[in-house]
Order: sequence, then C-alpha cells, then structure tokens
Amino acid sequence: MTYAEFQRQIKISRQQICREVFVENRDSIRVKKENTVVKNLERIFSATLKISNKKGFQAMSMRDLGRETKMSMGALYSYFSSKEDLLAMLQHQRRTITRRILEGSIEDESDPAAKLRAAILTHLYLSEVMQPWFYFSYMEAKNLSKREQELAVASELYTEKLFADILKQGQSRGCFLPRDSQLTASIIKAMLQDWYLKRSKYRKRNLSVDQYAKFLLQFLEAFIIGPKD
Amino acid sequence: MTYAEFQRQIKISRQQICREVFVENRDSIRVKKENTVVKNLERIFSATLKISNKKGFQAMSMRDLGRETKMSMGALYSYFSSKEDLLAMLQHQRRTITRRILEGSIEDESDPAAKLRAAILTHLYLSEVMQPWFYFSYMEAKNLSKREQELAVASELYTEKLFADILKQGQSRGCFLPRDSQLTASIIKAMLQDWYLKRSKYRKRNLSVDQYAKFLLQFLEAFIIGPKD
DNA sequence: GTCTATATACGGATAGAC
DNA sequence: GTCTATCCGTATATAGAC
Repeated sequence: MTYAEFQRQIKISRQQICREVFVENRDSIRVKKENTVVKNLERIFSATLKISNKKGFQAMSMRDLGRETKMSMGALYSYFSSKEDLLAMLQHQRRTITRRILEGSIEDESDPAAKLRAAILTHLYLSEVMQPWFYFSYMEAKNLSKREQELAVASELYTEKLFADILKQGQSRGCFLPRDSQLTASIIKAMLQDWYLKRSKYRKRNLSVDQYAKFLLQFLEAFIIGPKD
Repeated sequence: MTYAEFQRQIKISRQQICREVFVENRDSIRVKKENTVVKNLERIFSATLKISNKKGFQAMSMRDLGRETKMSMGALYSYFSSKEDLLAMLQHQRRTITRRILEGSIEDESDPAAKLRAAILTHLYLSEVMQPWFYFSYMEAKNLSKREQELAVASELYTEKLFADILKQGQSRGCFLPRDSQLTASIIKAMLQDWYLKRSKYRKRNLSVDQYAKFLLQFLEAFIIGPKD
C-alpha cells in the first residue's frame, strides 16, 4: 500500500470528523442545525490546531481563536462549554479515529509480517493525513485533566500493545527472531512519532512519507527478521 | 561504560550548572553574592522544572514558583528579568552542557563503531542525569522567542549531524553497511529522545538506562553492521 | 537581599440585544 | 445563531519599605 492508495481507501475528511463530533456532543453544543455546526467546528478545530501548534494551547487566548475563525467569543462558546472542553474534544477524536483505523488495517491480514507492515504503514499514513492533530495530541497531553490524561496514557499503551502482540505472534510462529516484544514495540512507536513530531524537518529535506515508511520497515526488519539474502 | 561509571566520570552537579549560569548572567542578576545566587538559582531551576513538567511553563504562574521555592516574587525577579528570560536560561544551559559533554565523549575514540557507541551511551546517560531539563527543553521549545527557537533547531541538527558524521566515517572505512546516514541519525535521535520523554513509562517497567542502552545498540547494530555471527 | 503592596493588562466566561 | 459589552479573577512586573 502506498500513501496515495491509503488516501483513496479511507476518507477521513475533516468534515466527517466534525460530523461525528457533533453527533457525540449534541447535548453540549447549543447550535442545532447540523450543517452550521459541521462548518463551524471545522473552522474552530483547524484554527485551534494552527494557533496551538505554533505557540501552545494555554497561550492561545479565546480572542486569538475568535480572530482566526472570524467568530465572536459568544459564538465560539455555543460549540463548547469551556476551553478545556475544546481540548478534550480534540484529544478524544484523535484517539477514536486512530483506534478504529488501526484495528481495521490489521483485521484482513493473517501473516504476522504482513500484519506488522500494515499496522505501521497505516499508523504512519494516518498521522500524515492528520499531522496537526497528532502533534497537538502529543504536545498538549500534560495539559489535560487527570481523567483525560489517564485516557491518553491508556491510548498510548493500547497502540504499543497492538504492535507487541503482532511481534509475539510472529515469534511464536517462527517468522520473527526472539526479541523483547514490548521494547521493540516501544521503539516502533518512537519512530512513528518522530515522523509527525518533526514533520517540518523532514519536509525541508523533501522526504516523502513513503520514503520514511520504507526506511523504517527496513530498519525494523533487519532487527526482527535478519538480513534479506 | 556503564551509567554508574558515567556518573563517576563527570560531575554535572546542579550546583556547578548554577554557578555557570551566574557567571554568564552577572549583568542581569541583581544579587551579587555568588553563594546566595547559586543556592537560589538551584531552587528556582528545580522548582521551575518540577512545576512546568507537570503542567507546562505557560501555565506555571510566578506565584506558583514563589510557593515552590519559598521565595517572594520580588526576590525571584532579582534573578531574571522576565519569565521568558528564565525559560531561555534553562534552554541555553541544556544546550551548552549537551554539546560539551557529547564532544568530549567521542574525542578519545578513533574506531567508528566505538565512537558511535560512546556518543549514544553518553547522550543517553546525560539525558538520564538531567531528565527534567531534557524533557522541559523538548516540550517548551515552541514557546521560545524566534531567535531562541532557531538556536533550538540548530542544536537538534547539530546533534544529528554528529551522529551522521560518525556513520559516514564508518561507511567509508567499510565497518558499517551502506545506509542513509542522515535518516539513520534521525532515528537514533528519536530513540534517544523516547527515553527521556517517556521516562515514567520505562520507570514503571523497571527498565534501567543500561538495559535500554543495550537494547538500542543491539537494534541499531543489526541494521548498520548486520548479524553478529 | 528580601518582603509586601500594587499598577496594569489580559484571561475566560456570560448576559442580553438583535 | 451571532454579536457586543462587561464581569471578575488572575497574570506579570515593579516600587518602595525594611
């Protein structure tokens, strides 16, 4: 699978995400016309990510957000009940989509090596489509409420376990070398995260997500499978 | 070299760091008695790291800092001219120490493989001794002034280049396999960063820095050297 | 050198008009 | 649904006493 294919396969349009947020938060969103909500949530989310990823969510004032979205503060507060609420929405949405897409990507594969490649490629491609969300989610995790922080940690561990389980399965079937599966999974996560955390560095070097994916897999497979020849 | 040996070899005591900060900032620090300054800077830095790493530097108020250090706001402002100044001090100090220690670690080695191991181990051990500083430096980079941000990026690229140069040298001498040296260096950095960014995860698993180092090197060498046998 | 008190600005959030 | 005006708390930074 290439990135282009991935994009064709799953449409995670910003619009669709906002539609889901609306459905999930019908109660706390005062505005009731779906199309209006979707349109405005899109503006709010994209503006929040843009400002926060430049100077941090705490440093973003509601007045900043109003300027960027061209909405008044009164209007903004029709879509969430507090600034913290906005933060939680973004985090929740990122987690939900990741889990859904990632699980979908591996359910068709039975061979551990293929499964592992699918999971890694999917995660990488997803983080490319939603780079600002992923960056935001990582950098702002510690500003969440205690409850939300626990969810963020659980999500991180969930993904790690997903990789670790594939590795273990591969080892028991003899297609992977015996390696510490949890540590290997941790390193995989670290490599995946580097792509979206240092996105601008890689952009400057004209490195495509496919090139990064290829390199990452080559690096990993040298360790868990051994030399090709 | 083990972590215990590293600790013995270089003493990066908090005190010594604060003494250096004092010397470099004589002009902007109003208090003139060296011992007083060193003692208080130590309290200020450690409190800043403690609070900021929990809830972010922006969210830390000067009143928070006063409570934690048991100093009044008036006293605090004798040691720096603004909150931003305090941030810059911490960043600058982290960069300086890293560069110094890292360069020192590789100057004695001539064999590329040994040099690479030394650089990786040193970086890992240093980030262990100064974990709060490294975490802070990474997470708060985007809150710096434009000028300071450029310095932070330059520092990141400097370290990466240091690794890339060792890799290139090893390749030209035939002791490393031909791999993309820049990308490999990026991945090395990502793995090193994961250790101090997810320190609490690894602590919960009772993984020591030496175990992580061993694993990291094993992983890397499978790629750039090939199987041991 | 350190303290308390305060100047001044800006933050999040809401009320009520349209 | 959206806007403007405003409440009220808290932020950084400093002045001046001790």
